[in-house]
Amino acid sequence: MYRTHTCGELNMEFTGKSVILCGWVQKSRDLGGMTFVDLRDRYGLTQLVFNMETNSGLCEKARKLGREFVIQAKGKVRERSNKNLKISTGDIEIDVVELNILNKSEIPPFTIEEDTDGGEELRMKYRYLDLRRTSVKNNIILRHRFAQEVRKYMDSIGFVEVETPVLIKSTPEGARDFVVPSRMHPGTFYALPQSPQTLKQLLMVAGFDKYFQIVKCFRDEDLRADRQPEFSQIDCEMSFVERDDILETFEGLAKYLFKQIKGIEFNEPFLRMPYSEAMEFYGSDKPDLRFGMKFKEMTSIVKGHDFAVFDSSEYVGAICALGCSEYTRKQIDELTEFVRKPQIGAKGLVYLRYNSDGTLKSSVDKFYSPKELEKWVDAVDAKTGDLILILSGDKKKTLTALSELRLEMGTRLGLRMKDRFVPLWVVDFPLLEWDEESKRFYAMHHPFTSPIPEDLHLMETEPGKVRANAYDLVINGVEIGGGSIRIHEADVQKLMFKVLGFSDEAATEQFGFLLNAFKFGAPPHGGVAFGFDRWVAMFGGQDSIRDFIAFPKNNSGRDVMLDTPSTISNQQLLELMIDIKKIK
RNA sequence: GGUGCGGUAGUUCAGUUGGUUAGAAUAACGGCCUGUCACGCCGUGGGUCGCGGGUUCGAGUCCCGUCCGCACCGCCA
Repeated sequence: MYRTHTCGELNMEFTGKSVILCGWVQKSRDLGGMTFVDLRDRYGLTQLVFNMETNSGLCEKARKLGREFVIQAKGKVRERSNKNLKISTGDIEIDVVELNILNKSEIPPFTIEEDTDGGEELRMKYRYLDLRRTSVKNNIILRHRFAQEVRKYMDSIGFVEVETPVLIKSTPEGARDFVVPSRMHPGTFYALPQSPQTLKQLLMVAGFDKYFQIVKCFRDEDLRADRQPEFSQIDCEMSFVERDDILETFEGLAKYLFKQIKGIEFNEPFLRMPYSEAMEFYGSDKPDLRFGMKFKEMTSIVKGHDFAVFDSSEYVGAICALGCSEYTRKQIDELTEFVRKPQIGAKGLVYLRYNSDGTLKSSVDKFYSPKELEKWVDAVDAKTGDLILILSGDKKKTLTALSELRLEMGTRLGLRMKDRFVPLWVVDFPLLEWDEESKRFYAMHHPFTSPIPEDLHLMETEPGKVRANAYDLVINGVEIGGGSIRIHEADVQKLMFKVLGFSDEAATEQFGFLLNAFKFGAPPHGGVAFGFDRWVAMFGGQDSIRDFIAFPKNNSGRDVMLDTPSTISNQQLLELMIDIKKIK
């Protein structure tokens, strides 16, 4: 028997007991007469003691242990004379009588401690060592627990988990596909699923009226801290449901997860907000509602006072930063610089201080009398001590910039607490999005999203105005998931393809399998997919999903540990009939 | 495809206006030490300053190119 206990479970109750522990040497402290060794495994840390007086041979052996050696220690649990309150096993130690080195270790390239000295790249290259660190290990365990709870809840409400294939068909809409060449059919390719969208709809046709799956998805697009080329979704679909059935079902899941994993109970239903409102008042389809700072449109109030910047603007919008009237020149300059960054793209920032003595001071005093400025104060409902920040210009761009400024102010004012969660359903998304470059409409969600019935009549006349029966779950400004009621009637689907500029032939070529299936009694259905990695990362209190994935890719899509993507042999290329030189 | 920041000891970083032998901390190694838990003290070794080119009497430092990393924009139905 290798071990009787783990390094995390022993306490005062075990004193006097003989135990065998296995693990890695975290650190040893050689005091001359005695040596302490911290032994680590997945469960915790236990101190081993070796004493020169009682067993000099064994103590000499312990002195020679290096970091990360794998050892087995037999000994007796005893109470420490000096206790360590920082660890759960800090009351006891093991008086070792036998020590076996199971494997040596080279000196690790970075210290395997909570505050590691290792940089990102090094940690990724030696990810198996990084995973020994408590924080990363706990993230992976959190992910496991999260998955278990999802399965438990979904099973309890009658959902069936079905695995869908990973080698499927490439589709032109949406993200770029990862493709896999077929050896048996040279010149043809499988694609990895961007999501099992069409397959889960086929499962609805098949009669699996409540389906879910925790599933890997693949998108060949550039990465971000919260975006990996392969990631996991909690993919769900239901039949015989309307939008509210879906929202209620998955609000149930969300509440269950909040309770089980974060210990937070939501007694009220989640907020719901139409897309149009989210854009108008927060400049984003995923507003962070942990704080207010709603936009106030100022266009009509500020125009006509010879201030050319505002007079020539399509839209002028303001936010009110509570208690910021004391912001220094330097702080306001920083904000101006912030909104002028190319990623944000505002030309400048107008401010109005509502000083605590009731006076007003703005950057445009030249153009506006105090009386005029008071109208601004009233418009945004500012109180003394507040700071009003105003951006102007093209409407769409200004709303986006104002959204960034709002988030920045929220961060500066400490209003975006990691331990507070405000979930929100954003509903009534537009069905279509006009693309200037290709001069055509694209489905904002995907081409199987159904329009809201009362907007159906606009499909051919004003497609841009049609709202989709689609919804996103947003928590703290992060898009956690989204879905829609799907089209299940052949004529609506035909209309959709027509608006998207798909010929009948192209539609059949790309989606024939689905359209065909819909001929055989497709039930009304809809669903949702949640970003599993993002949700776990949010519960883990972090923005980056990388430390919640055991073996993630780096910024440029490489796995630096496996050193891939990499070339393949000529033999493999030959079998696949791929000539790399031809293309360039 | 673009923007910003970065690349110096095993690791994390400092390195002034271009100027003597490139430093600190930590890790490693050796010695001392019987209650440590960031143990302490003494000592030792450790450098392709990412790579290539240029300017200069002289380049870690300035210029050009390039590679790599991180964050972001585009992109991500």
